[in-house]
Amino acid sequence: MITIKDIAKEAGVSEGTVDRVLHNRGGVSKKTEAKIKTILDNHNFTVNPIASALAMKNKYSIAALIPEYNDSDLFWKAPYSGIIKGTEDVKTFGIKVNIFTFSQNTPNSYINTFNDLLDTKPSAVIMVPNFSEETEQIVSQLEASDIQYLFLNINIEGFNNIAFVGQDAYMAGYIAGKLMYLSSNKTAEFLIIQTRYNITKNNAISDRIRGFNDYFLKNNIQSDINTLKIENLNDSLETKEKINDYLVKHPETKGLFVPSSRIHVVVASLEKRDLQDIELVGFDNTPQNISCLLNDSVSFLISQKPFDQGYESIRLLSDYLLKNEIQSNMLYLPIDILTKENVRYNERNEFMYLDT
Amino acid sequence: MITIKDIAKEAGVSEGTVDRVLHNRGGVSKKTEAKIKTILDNHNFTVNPIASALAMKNKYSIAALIPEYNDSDLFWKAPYSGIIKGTEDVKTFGIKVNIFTFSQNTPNSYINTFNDLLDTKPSAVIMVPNFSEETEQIVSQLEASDIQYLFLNINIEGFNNIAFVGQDAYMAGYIAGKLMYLSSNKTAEFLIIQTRYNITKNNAISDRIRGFNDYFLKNNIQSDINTLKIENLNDSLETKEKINDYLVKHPETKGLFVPSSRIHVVVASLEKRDLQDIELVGFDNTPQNISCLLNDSVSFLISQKPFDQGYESIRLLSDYLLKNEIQSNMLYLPIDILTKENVRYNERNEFMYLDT
DNA sequence: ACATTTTTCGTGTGCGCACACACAAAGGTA
DNA sequence: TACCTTTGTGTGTGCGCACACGAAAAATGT
Repeated sequence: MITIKDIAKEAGVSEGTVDRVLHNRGGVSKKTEAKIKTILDNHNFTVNPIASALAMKNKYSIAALIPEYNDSDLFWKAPYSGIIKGTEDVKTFGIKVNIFTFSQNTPNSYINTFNDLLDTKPSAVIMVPNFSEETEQIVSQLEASDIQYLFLNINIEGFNNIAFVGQDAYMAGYIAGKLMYLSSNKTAEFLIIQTRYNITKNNAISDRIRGFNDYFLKNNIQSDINTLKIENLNDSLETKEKINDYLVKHPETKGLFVPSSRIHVVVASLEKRDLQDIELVGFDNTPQNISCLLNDSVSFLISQKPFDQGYESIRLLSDYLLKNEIQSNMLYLPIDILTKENVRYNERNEFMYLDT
Repeated sequence: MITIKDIAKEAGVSEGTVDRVLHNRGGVSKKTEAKIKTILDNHNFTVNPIASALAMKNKYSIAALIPEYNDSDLFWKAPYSGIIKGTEDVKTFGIKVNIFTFSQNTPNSYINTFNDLLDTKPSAVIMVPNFSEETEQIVSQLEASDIQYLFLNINIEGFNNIAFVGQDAYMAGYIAGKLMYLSSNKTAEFLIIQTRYNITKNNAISDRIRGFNDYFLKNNIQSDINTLKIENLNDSLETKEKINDYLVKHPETKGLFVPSSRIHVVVASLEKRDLQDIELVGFDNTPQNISCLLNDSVSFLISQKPFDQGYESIRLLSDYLLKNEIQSNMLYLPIDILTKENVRYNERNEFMYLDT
């Protein structure tokens, strides 16, 4: 590993001078500055973040504002785990991470939790902009405090977030269309199951639906796709009734597309016979969904790689804090196709950091 | 933050003694040890990992022995890149990495390169056991020098390698079978294209073929699968002739399965008409193969995540050297299903570290 | 020419820990 | 008693960097 001392020796100056150009402290003549800079990037020099952290005595902290998870909705456990792993990786660089979770359904919780977060005066923030109006409030406070922020999983336009880490929802839906088409024997009579929650709050869902439909449009495939709106997927009675009603009226339906992470709820409300005849494609590798994959109820799941989202967010923000650079401001993670057969190899990290 | 010095002062001993009980180095009287220990957990003391990392600055080195890549076979560029990225991550812990590449077809190169490697006296080795007999030689030398080694990408039984990082080839083939079945409209008249090289040297290939066939067996799908052996896939004349010969005799063939990374060669030797009518499924996200995906010649590729293989190998060995523990001795990476649509999101890392 | 300001640069110290080394006291052997 | 071994403990150095301090060199003023 090449050190400041090495650079200084090669440039024929002292370590202090190299330090000055490294941190743009000024007070260095043009000539020597230029000389040092070329040597610096000849060697591709980066400061040793460990030594740096030690000398600076822990300057940075990252705060994360994400939805909480519970037994019935485990999706957010994975980003949480990813953040924990990232935290492990960067704590030797003197970067502390604090995670704040809010209730996914109550805007107030979002705001209140954020206020707690702000009290800790973080150097940068990872946040899931779950509610658009409240996000505007939050962002304006962040910008007033000159704190950089990154959007995780959900992307909303019109903000100065330093980056977005997540998935291309449109393309993920498009691929879902392809998988549906293939697994249903290249027929095209499908049903999309949407919930009220999806409709209003989360435009990733509508992007997925758009992508799904576009697959058939762009490939000139004659299709017959309907949408069924269900108020509350957690209301199993309503869900069961509406879906089965529909299926009785449309017995030729070959596939169900559930553009949210709650396909396991749909599975639970389907008749056995329908489960066999109809192909299901959905999103997200939550434990419940994975069981549905494994017992052949669901044909394909598309994973957003939520663990990686958490992990990469931390790494990205750390790089920003330490080196003042961002590798990418739109970090689209892979669109992961899960089947019964490969799913177990994708679970390695997801839940390993939170066994308690 | 409470430091070792503080503890020492409170216990009325020197920092060295505190250090001894912290690391169970022994040579401390029962009495003072007990005293220090209570003070330690009265204050809930944990060592500052930053200072610790800096002070340890182990002078470990990892050597990697992997096949070289060239313009016609770029597969090994990705593990190389992954290793480079891993190197970046661990260099601050005082771990150096040296990469040695050998010619994939000449056992002598394997041995000779290894000897160069051994001269650098590495603390641990990442190797691709490309030739079984020669691997025995190499391994015995490593064991004589008491150097731990890890197998990357290719797994051979019967050695004391500390771990294997790669893919479950059987299951990958099994999934290839599924994808082939789905994309060919659930018919099952396929051809597997094998080369001499595959047959003798690399049992990952035969595992894939086994998995491919098993998909149809285990799911009770009537299938008609033949195998075509081609001496040298680089001989485009032979390849073209044999394949087209076969296809003329078996016009009902619905799919070609190429269990190696050289599906692009097969594509190049197919007639346009056949390319349209026949589904191709192959392995590995090399640039050539990806072009075939993008121009619709190939339906699916299964990626071994070669970049991650390199990266994870470094991380795994580093953990071993630093903490003397291994998280897993069989690290099966995800079986990545690539399509025209999602491939671009999977390329982020693959070739970014070697633009030169 | 000299004094004074400004620019440019080198030196020294400490961050908290790991680890090699030195060294004293206590115990054992002939 | 003289000598050696064992046990227990303190000291010193370096990891690579950030940053304060001070000093030399150059520029400016009189």
